[in-house]
Amino acid sequence: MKQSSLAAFLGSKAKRPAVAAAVQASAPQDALQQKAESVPAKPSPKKRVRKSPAPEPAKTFQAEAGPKLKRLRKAGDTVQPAAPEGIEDDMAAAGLSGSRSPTPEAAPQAIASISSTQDADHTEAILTQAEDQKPSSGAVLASAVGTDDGAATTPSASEASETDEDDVLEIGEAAPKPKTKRASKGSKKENAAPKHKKARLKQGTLEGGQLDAESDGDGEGGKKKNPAKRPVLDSKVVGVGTKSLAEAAHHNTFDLSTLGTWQAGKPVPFAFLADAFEAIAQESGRLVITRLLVNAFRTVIALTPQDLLPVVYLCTGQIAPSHEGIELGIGDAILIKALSQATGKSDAILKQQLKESGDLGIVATKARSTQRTMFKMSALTVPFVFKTFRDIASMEGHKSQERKRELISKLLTSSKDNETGYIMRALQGKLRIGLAEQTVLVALAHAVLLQREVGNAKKAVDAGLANRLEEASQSVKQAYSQCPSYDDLIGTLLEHGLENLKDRVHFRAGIPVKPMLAKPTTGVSEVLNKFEDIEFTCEYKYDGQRAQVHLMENGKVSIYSRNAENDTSKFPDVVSVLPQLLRPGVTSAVLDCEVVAFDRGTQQIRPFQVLTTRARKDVKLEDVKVHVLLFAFDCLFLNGDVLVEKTLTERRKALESAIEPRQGVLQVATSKTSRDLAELEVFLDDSVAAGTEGLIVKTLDSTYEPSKRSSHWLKLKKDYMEGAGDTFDVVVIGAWHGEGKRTGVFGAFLLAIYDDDAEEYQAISKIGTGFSEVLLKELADSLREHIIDSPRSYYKFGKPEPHVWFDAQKVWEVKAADISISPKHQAALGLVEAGKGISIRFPRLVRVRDDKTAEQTTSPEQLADMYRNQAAVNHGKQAADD
DNA sequence: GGCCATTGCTCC
DNA sequence: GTTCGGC
DNA sequence: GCCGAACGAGCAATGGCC
Repeated sequence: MKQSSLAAFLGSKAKRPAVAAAVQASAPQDALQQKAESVPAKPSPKKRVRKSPAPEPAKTFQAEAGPKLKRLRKAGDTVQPAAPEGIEDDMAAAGLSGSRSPTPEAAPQAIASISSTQDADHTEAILTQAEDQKPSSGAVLASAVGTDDGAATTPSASEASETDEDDVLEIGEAAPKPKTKRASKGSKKENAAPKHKKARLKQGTLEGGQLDAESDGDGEGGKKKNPAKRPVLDSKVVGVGTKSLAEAAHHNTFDLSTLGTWQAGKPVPFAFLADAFEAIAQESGRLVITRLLVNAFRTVIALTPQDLLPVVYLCTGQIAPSHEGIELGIGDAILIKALSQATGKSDAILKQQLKESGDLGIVATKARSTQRTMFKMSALTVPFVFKTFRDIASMEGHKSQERKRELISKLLTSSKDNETGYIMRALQGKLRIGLAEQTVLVALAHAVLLQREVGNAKKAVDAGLANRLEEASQSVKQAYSQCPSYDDLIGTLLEHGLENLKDRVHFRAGIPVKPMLAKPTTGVSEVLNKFEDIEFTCEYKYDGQRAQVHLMENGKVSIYSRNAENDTSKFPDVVSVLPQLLRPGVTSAVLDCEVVAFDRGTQQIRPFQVLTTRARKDVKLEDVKVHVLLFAFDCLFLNGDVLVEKTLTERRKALESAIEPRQGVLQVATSKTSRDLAELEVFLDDSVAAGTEGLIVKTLDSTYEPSKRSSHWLKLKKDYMEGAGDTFDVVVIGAWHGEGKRTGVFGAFLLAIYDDDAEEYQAISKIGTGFSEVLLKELADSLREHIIDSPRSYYKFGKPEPHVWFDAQKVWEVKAADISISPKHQAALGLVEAGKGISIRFPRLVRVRDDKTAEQTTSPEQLADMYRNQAAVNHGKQAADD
């Protein structure tokens, strides 16, 4: 039987005793479950005792491990499924025993019931897997927390149980916080958890080489376990730092025999992926996370390369390239219903648990762990899970929600241990384990390079390796930026490796490029600082939506949104007119544009809010009501030539040569090249007066860097500047419980203004950004005393309603980019438009104002005046009045 | 057919 | 879209 | 500086329900 220790994910050669997987799904949740069900929603002031059940943002499902885990880890000296004594009982208690090791006789039915799509091979694999190959999540724990002498480095049993039994849990504290550093606070309990964390990190160092160990040049974790000497790092390698070099040294510790938990050619067990996620969730350093993922990818490449694509998709929370428009079409509401169907627990209870735990994954894990399964289920495989996701995405029409729910429910009942939570999170499209696209691309590059160069063998790491790894990352990132499709990228990587990747996966007309983005800056002086000796130019930042227009040689036109969604059918007007605006001899082009709403009568740009009222799908030319004007500002492709690696100066020339601008239809963005501070400030004011959001400042010699929020483009908006932009004084009247890293504190607040005449508080906006973690914690505490059971009769608000209502007391100053007419919020109701209130765009907290009373907020009249003075509105209005 | 909740998309 | 925080 | 993960308003489309 294979050692299935996932310590190997970390590159450690040490074989680690694995703890039975049931550990994590069974025992700990029982405790948690109890708590969850006996505890009302937090932060209720009355419930000082036991107010916050499962507060730490559990990035991993391991966080729930309680005292039993400790015990089991001690006992778990053998590799499962030969479960050590004691575990069986726990599993039985959790209703999981039946699902652990399906017997060959019992399983086929279950498999058949799951899917008719899995072939015989898969079925067989499922069975063997389930019997003896299931890597255990416990092993992950062992790898990250426990050790041979685990007792010394893991939280003591007493500590753990103390946490468990403590009646006065502070918000956010029962479980060790996996990732972010906890808000500093001095309570006794608060101290316990960091200790745990520290211990874990320390162990991590021993395991696989933690960052600090690497950077100091010698703390190499492998000291004991990994005697392989780090290569000399002083060689002259271009473009890579010591960290990368040190990191490269880890790659010869990859051990397929430890990681490969299934037979070559068989489908990748979903459990393998879940365990990899679990391992990643416990880390916060990017290098370590990347290495974990690299090792997982290498294993897949070595054993079942055809599953690499679904593995990668599941890692990114995607199910298809965005331009293909394939979407799951499910959200929390359907997921909760599916979970309810799968577990028999009521929606209400599950919703309540979501409020408390802040994570549907945890809710699902918990719900499953106490569930008794009727059948022995076959183990899930990655291709099966992925195919089910695609099936869900393909459903539409009558009863489609019910059918989706059915599939999800089946997935959930087929999942076990840590799989459940990750299925749930994958369906939500956010794994929240500190892993996203950029990291996946790097890991992919490394994995392919290493498998090609070294294969499964261990090889001394030469000094050039770090360099080649870095080059590989760049090349893969570039390829993906220019052709954002994992289908293309991975197909090519598997077939040809990294060689000539640039020539195989590259820009193609008809496939959207990741758009180049700009960074926020706080003022003209910051711009001048950043671009001290560099030539730059400024363009108006129009308030519309990004559009990448592809004009192809065959005459076809495609339009993509900023997120690479295909928006072609939304803009039939653009599709029909644009080919006429190409200069003679132009056969193909890709233009980067901003689309704004445009009033043809008055020849004026209209506000963003007008643009959003356009129909979205299958629009017919004759049905277009809101006309648009395109401001082109870049040209990425012209007559068969890819221009992204040309300078902006050259691309602008190409743009000019490509199109024949037409007033009110297609124009080139207004720009100015100057480095005079005063002149720039005037240009900025002009831009605002013209109804735009401000300026985009660009260096002239820079290439087009897709998807990077590059410092070659800077965003200059009035509302970024200190003392400029609209601010409002508002009072807090409600709040919502936070999710994820905001579990245990409020995640968002409902703000209101006071109407003196009506003597009422009118909701103006929700707010959820601008808060430090410390402040959120303080607010959770300080607002508690203002909680009221139900909203005052003199509160006017829309839906959805907050989880918690407050007595109007606390006044905050908030900033916003714009004021909008709101169908939802009640502020200044009817003052600017009958039956409608006012809200604000991009609200964020500036500061708490202890010097103001609840009745000293911005007034409805002030708000209405501000709206009427708003440049964009005024601009349109003036025009309309002509 | 109208109303509602949900979802995904735009601002990124 | 804005912002915070870890590395 | 990069990356990820919290959170905003508000629109149209979708599907369920009456």
